[in-house]
Order: sequence, then structure tokens, then C-alpha cells
Amino acid sequence: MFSKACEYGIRATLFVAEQSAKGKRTGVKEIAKQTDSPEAFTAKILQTLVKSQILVSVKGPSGGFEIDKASLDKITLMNLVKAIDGDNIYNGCGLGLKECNSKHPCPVHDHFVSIRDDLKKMLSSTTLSQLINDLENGYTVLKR
Amino acid sequence: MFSKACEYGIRATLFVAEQSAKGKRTGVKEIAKQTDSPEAFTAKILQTLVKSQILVSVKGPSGGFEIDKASLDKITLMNLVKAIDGDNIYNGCGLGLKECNSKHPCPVHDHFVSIRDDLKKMLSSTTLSQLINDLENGYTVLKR
DNA sequence: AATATTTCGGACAAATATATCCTTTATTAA
DNA sequence: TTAATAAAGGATATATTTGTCCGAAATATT
Ligand code: FES
Ligand code: FES
Repeated sequence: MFSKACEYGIRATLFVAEQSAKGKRTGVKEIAKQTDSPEAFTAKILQTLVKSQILVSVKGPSGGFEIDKASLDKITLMNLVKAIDGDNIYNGCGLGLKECNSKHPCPVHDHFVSIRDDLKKMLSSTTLSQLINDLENGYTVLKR
Repeated sequence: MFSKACEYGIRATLFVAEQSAKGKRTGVKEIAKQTDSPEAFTAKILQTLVKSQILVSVKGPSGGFEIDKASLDKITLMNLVKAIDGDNIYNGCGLGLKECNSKHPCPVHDHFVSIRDDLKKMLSSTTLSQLINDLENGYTVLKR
């Protein structure tokens, strides 16, 4: 469904979000550890999220990554997925035709579009603050 | 969503199904042409579909690929996707955790599972015969 | 100012997915 | 029986994704 980069990216962002809600800033070492992700690869993904203005980074001692508290309920899963995987999953044809076109649909179009739209709706309406609540009280986990 | 191999495989199978419904057998050259897919790669995918007993192949002159008419409404999109991409898309965790577990869910689990289940339901209930009807009357297309 | 820490950026490496080519095998038709 | 045809299977090539490494730049602490 999502690329590895996107999976790591979402997990990392959620961890950073949780820490930011507590006023803490975290470095890539800790982020990788807590999300069970490869450290150097995670660092790369964090870089792209900074460029996409989803995360804020601070260099030097006591530096790391954080998220502006005010944006915790502005940033959605859609923002993350678009920044890392692009938007093919939302707009692309399920059978890989050059474009999805309901005037000249592929054989799965009518079956597929409603599911794709549900996914789109879910991702674009789910904010970080919604998700970190269950993380904080231990109902959800970022690694096994 | 699906791999290129799976996209090509579904398109190829639908074309073969359409031809089989008319009593025609088709070779890989024609299949690749009509589905706008790379020929040699398509040949490989057709091989795996034959091994998965979804297609039947016949060697030699006037040989090619076909589908038993009786199985046209038994074979589902799920059968194709499982044969080519495996079943991670049905059972795997949306965030890439080792397993999807509703007792210890990842942060997106509760949001994600219903969509994944809708996809599963759609794929497992959609048969080839359902799809080739709209192909034959020109409502749907296999290439642009 | 010097040093330690941490992200940034680029180059590089490995693994996987995508794609091609060529020889062998089976089958049909002449 | 011979020749032609088409899939099977293996080897190889290319592209993309995944992942690592290291020096440079920035910043906080001493
Ligand atoms: S045309 Fe294929 S999903 Fe819309
Ligand atoms: S645990 Fe992640 S989707 Fe179920």
C-alpha cells in the first residue's frame, strides 16, 4: 500500500508529534529506536519532511526534530503520504493506465474508485493530534 | 497499490478472458499489444498465472493462452492479486509493523482496517465474467 | 574560542522490481 | 519426418527502492 519510506515516515512523525505534545524535542537516534526503523534511512525521510514543512529541525547539542504544537491538528496523514509517496495512490488508475478517467474507465474503475475515495477521505481527515491520544494512553503502538 | 506485474497481469488476464469467452486463444504478442504492456515481462507474468492454474497455456502453432469458460465466474480479482503480489495487502499492517494485530493496534489500525476490508471484499467478490461484459460492449478499456 | 553534538547533503552500496534475451521443449502443420 | 511456431525457463540487464557512510554546516555548552 505505502512504501517503506512512507511507513517509517508516518511512524517517525507520530513519535515526534507525541514528544512535541509533551514539549520534548527528539533526535533521529531515539526516533529510529522507538519506531524500530533503520536510523540512516529514517534520517533521510525526516529531511524530506522538514523540507515539506511538516517537521522542524534544530541542529547542534539538544537539537533534534519537533512539530509546532499549533499544527498538530492541522497536519493530516494525507500531508505525510503526499510528501513521501506522492499522490498516485489518490489519483492513479488501479490498473496502471496513464490516467484514471471515468469517461473511459478501466475494467476495475467503478469497483475501485469508491474504495480509493474512502482511503483519501480517511487520510485527509485524520490529524496527528487525533492519533497521538491513543498513543499516549498506550492503546496503540509504534513497534512490536 | 498494486505492483506493475500485478497491473499487467490483471489486464492480460482480462484480455485472455474476453477472448476465451469468444472461444479464441491468444498468444503473448497479441496480449501485450492489446494491453499496452512489455511483451517479455508479460510472458513471465503469464507463466506464473499458468502455474497458479488461473490460465491454461498451449505450446506450438496456434497455441497461446486461454481460460476455461466454466471458471470465468469462479476466478476473482483476489485470485489474481494473491498469485502475483501475495496477500500482504489484505493482512499486512498499514504502517508496516510485523503483523496487524487488533489487540495491540498501530495508530492507523482502526482507521485503516475497514478500508482494507472493503478492498478485500471487492476483490474477492469480483469475477472475471463480471468484468468482461463491460469490456465487450466497449464501456471499459484495457489501454489508452 | 574550542569542543561536542546534531542535522544536512552527497556519494555510495545492496536489495528488489522491472524488463529483455536466448536456448530448450512441446506441439502443430506441411 | 521435417519445419515452423509458441510457451517455458534460465541468464542477464536496467531501474528503482531501500539502506549506509561520511564530511560539512550549524549550534549549544564549556
Ligand atoms: S480508470 Fe482505472 S481506476 Fe479509474
Ligand atoms: S496493526 Fe497496523 S493496520 Fe492493523
